[in-house]
Amino acid sequence: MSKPRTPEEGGVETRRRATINDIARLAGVSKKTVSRVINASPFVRADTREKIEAVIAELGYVPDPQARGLAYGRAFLIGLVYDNPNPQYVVNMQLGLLDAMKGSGFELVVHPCDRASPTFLDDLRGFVERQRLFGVVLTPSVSEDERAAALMNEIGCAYVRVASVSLDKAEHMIETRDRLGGREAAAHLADLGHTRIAFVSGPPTFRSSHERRSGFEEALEERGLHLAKAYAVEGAYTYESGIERGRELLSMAQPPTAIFAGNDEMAAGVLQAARQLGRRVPEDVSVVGFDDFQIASRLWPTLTTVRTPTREIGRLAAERLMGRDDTGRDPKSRLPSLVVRESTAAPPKA
Amino acid sequence: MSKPRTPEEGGVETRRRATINDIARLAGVSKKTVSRVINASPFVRADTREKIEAVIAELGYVPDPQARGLAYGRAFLIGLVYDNPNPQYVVNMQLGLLDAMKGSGFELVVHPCDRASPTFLDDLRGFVERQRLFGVVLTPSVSEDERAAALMNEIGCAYVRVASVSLDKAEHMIETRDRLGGREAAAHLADLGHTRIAFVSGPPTFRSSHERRSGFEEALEERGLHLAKAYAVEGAYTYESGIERGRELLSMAQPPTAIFAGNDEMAAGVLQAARQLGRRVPEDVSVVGFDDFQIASRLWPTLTTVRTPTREIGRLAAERLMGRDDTGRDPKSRLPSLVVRESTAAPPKA
DNA sequence: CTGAAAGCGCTTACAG
DNA sequence: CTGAAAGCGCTTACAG
Repeated sequence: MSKPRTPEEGGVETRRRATINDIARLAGVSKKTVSRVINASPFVRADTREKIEAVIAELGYVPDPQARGLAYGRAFLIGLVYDNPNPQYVVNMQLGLLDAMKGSGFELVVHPCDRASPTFLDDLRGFVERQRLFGVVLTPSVSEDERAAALMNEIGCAYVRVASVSLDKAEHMIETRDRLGGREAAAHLADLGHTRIAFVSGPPTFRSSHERRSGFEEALEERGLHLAKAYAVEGAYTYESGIERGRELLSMAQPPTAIFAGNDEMAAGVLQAARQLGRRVPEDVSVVGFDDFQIASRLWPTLTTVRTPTREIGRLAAERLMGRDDTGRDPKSRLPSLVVRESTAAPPKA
Repeated sequence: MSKPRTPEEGGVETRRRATINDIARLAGVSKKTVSRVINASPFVRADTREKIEAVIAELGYVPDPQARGLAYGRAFLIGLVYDNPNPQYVVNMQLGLLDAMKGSGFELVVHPCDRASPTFLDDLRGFVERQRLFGVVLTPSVSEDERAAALMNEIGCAYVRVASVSLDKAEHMIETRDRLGGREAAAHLADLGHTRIAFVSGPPTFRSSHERRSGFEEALEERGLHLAKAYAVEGAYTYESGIERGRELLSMAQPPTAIFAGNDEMAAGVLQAARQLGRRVPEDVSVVGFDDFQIASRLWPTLTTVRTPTREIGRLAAERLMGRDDTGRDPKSRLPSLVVRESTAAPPKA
């Protein structure tokens, strides 16, 4: 353990960190006025403000978040609550949140959790209350848990829910609109000429499973196509379930010529199943995924998939929490979009 | 934004959170004595302690980390500083740190960074100083940057460096001993009967590149084998570099019958190169990776690789920082170990 | 638009 | 072993 060095033994850089009192004294004002400047209060005369800002810049003063938090009754910390098992999702979300928090004085604390745990809600409450978090970002599938949202309301903690569809007041929601991604997948496969099209859904406990499917089905119908009952099967968003369902679909008497998997993991499983059954992708069967995580471009063939802009979504979520305006941003950047790679082609000639 | 509810409008659960003063009053002692109990000071009579602990338990009192931090001069936050681009590594490390921090009152704040950025050191200093972090965990490759360690020493912040080999005083080091993993890979390939064995290293700027290689080479030599100059090539720990180097190695007049890639990403690239050149794995060529990240079991064939116990390493790092004893734990659990899957077999009959 | 007072909930010396 | 005082660096009412 590194022993903090005392001023006496210190190196060159031992000058005590400036406090609000130093700034007030040097600027010839009260600390309350300095506080107003820090907190961007409009009730400060322009010249007073400038003088104070000059001193702040000169001393490189940064208010102590610890002290600020204590007086303010709330820490300058934003919590990320997640249970998504995909590391790529988690890291992208963190990066997006940090993008927005950069230079804001806020810091990001992380809280992985398990909704199935009996202590799930108590742990969450402890996390938020103990640190008096400024706010939390809930991501799927925790974001879809009404108990978690109710808890945030009960303890008066600001929160934003990231989910595929609206589940709460607009101010609490960032919608990823997975339905649109499902539509894009359908359009792509229909355009290629497929008619025998299958869908492997995620588990029914995830909203995204439904959204991705209904967007897909809806867009097929609009093109005069139909998702046959036998071709709509239920997976679990896992690689293994992709193998299983893929094997079943491809072993049918009349197998589909295209399979839309609810996420990349399952798509990877479907590719594996095709390989095991000696089917070529995309010559015999086309495969589309959802997410565009790293695996998509590592697979063979590389995977056509629907990209979800997770980092951008994270940025929006943090801005919302910090009360920053998040309008005026290109709304397209936060929508799912199709990435065409090698795993899709026209259906085989019958 | 959720408006914090005031006591007046509150629900059932609005009782004010207990403070140290409440505990002191109810236990009939001074708050200083309560403070001693909170901080596990030995200078409290057993019966006094018990009485106080009873009151604490009854009110569900949790000391405010914010206030504690302000008085203590240091926040109860541990920072994770990383630049490893692999999400699986980052998430596993976070989980390990949190395993150890659970129930400790500490919280984890994350700081991704870029060593090549001109503001790298200033950003890091800002991160640590602004929040007065209790301590930080540095992971590769930041952990190998002497400037970062020097900065921590200068500002008196406790730190632990996770690296493949010792680079600092023992108290600051958690060694992952990648060299041993290299040895295991060599032993496995030698046992299978390979003699024409190649190695694709990571970039020379990573210590792990050297450690993995020298362990590998050393164990080969011990078995009377030799890593030929032409078979030792330099990659960049990326999928693309794995494809390139794999293609080159397999296009040689006398290609190797086994390739040890410095990490799973590059191994995935080597598999891809083999496929492109029409070589079967493992019939024509065996491939071994390093890390055992998720991709290893998703590849086809599934990848024989060296598992690194990242989560366990994270746990150790956090315990070290919090001043907890980390001996008495099975030391084997923190060592790299070989996982044999489908990508390795005996060399083809000449 | 600005300030003096009180307080946020703890801990660190300093006494005893 | 225990406590009264002072202070950590800010902000919230409350005045003016």
